[in-house]
Amino acid sequence: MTDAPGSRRELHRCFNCLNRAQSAWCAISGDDIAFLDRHKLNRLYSAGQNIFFQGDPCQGLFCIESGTAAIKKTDDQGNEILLRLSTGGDTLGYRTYFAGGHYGASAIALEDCRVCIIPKVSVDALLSRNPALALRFAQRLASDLESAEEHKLQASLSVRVRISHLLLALKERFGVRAADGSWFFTVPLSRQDMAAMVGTRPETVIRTLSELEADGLVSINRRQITIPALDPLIDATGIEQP
Amino acid sequence: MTDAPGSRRELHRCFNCLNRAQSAWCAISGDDIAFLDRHKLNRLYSAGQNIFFQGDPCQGLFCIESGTAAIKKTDDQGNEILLRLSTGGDTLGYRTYFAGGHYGASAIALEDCRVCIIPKVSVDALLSRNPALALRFAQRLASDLESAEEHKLQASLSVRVRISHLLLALKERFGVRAADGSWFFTVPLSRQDMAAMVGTRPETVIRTLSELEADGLVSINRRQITIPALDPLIDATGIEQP
DNA sequence: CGGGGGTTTGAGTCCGTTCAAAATACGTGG
DNA sequence: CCACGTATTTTGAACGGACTCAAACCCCCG
Repeated sequence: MTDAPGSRRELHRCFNCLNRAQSAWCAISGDDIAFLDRHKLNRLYSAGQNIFFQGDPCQGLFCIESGTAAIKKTDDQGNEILLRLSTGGDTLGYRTYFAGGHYGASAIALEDCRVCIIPKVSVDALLSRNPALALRFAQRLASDLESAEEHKLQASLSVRVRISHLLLALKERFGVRAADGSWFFTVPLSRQDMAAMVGTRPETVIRTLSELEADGLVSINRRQITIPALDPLIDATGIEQP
Repeated sequence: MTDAPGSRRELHRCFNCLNRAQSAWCAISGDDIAFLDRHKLNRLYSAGQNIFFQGDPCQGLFCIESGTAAIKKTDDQGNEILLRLSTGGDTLGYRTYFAGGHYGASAIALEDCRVCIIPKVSVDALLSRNPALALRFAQRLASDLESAEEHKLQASLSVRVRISHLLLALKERFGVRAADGSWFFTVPLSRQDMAAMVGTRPETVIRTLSELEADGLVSINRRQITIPALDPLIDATGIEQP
């Protein structure tokens, strides 16, 4: 049952997981980490695969070790929105775990993703023996709710402002800062995805993006984005003059 | 320190609170209810008064005993949205309690409201000695997040659909069903408030409302609303034919 | 090299906004 | 109880941003 150091399984031990410090799990004890290790599954999802499906019953929690996933929600008329992106260290599925019922959205791997799956019963066990964990997830849920409500307020703003916001948010997650202060990143998103993130259509995303490019705020090539300077783009998210 | 039965203070004891069964507090023990009773404050807010302000630091939790309050969020450009209505039995302020920081929205009494205020430190104490309570609030937060995400999907629908949804939701909360199957209610909301709930302008609300009235789906007189039959209105929230 | 999906551009239309004015309800003081 | 002033509600007309539909373009991959 013990793995040789450096073996494949050894690499995917929660204890070694670099993401643990910033995840919701940072507070649990050594014993519980061992428990987690015994009961979790580790899976690889290739780009395009579903990690879970909207409408499925809750299977447990999903902890992303590496890769990027999109959380997408669809209604019966076929409208689709992209609620958020999840990357390494993010835990998925806890909303449904706590509220009960079925997943309200699907998780889809945008790149190859390595994911740990923690079965529902194991989460139950961890939670009952570790009250601080519930508090930790309550904080997480509260902060998700905060950004959801923040997002609602932005819905009334113009597409240009919303896309500027999006670019700055993507920069936070994927961007690298060059020596001259400019930012560069590659997004794992199609135009359709970006449209679903800001609540508009792909055509409008394109038009707005090239408009921003024409104004010199960003430079765009396929999925590669450069922001030469932050301030002008931040200004674009502010007051719009008539 | 003991109050005569029937005294004013006696009437506002948590133990007697009719809302307790359906509130987040339903699970706590008798001792803890007594604790709650000793440490809570009971206040009356008249219509128009703020219960708390967006930007204020978290003072604790607010438990509405009677009356209706609006949770409103404003950005620095002056845009205002009405996130939700809270009525008797609802607890307010727990999002901020768990996430920390400052209130992300204001709570404003739309009618006279009687409210219990539970100071932060008392909530801390209750939570630490009662792990099930944290779980209870996690469920609440998860369910709030669910409806927030559900609401996001609706943002892309037409105003007519969104207002039809709103009317049906208001019916759930305020409506009374007549013998002939029709529903009647008075909303504590101005047109401005309704506009802020569906993310549009008062003028558009009015036009849509009178459009629905012309189609015989509802009948409206100031703040009094009659829904003669539910089904046609439910249909109006569904697929729109081109 | 030849599909095929994603991307880009174009033109027309419509829904909702904006600005403005009229009508109606409401509170206040005479 | 009525007159008045103010705020809210309602109606009107014009504008504009984003959507729709459609065609052209361009990568990527077989």
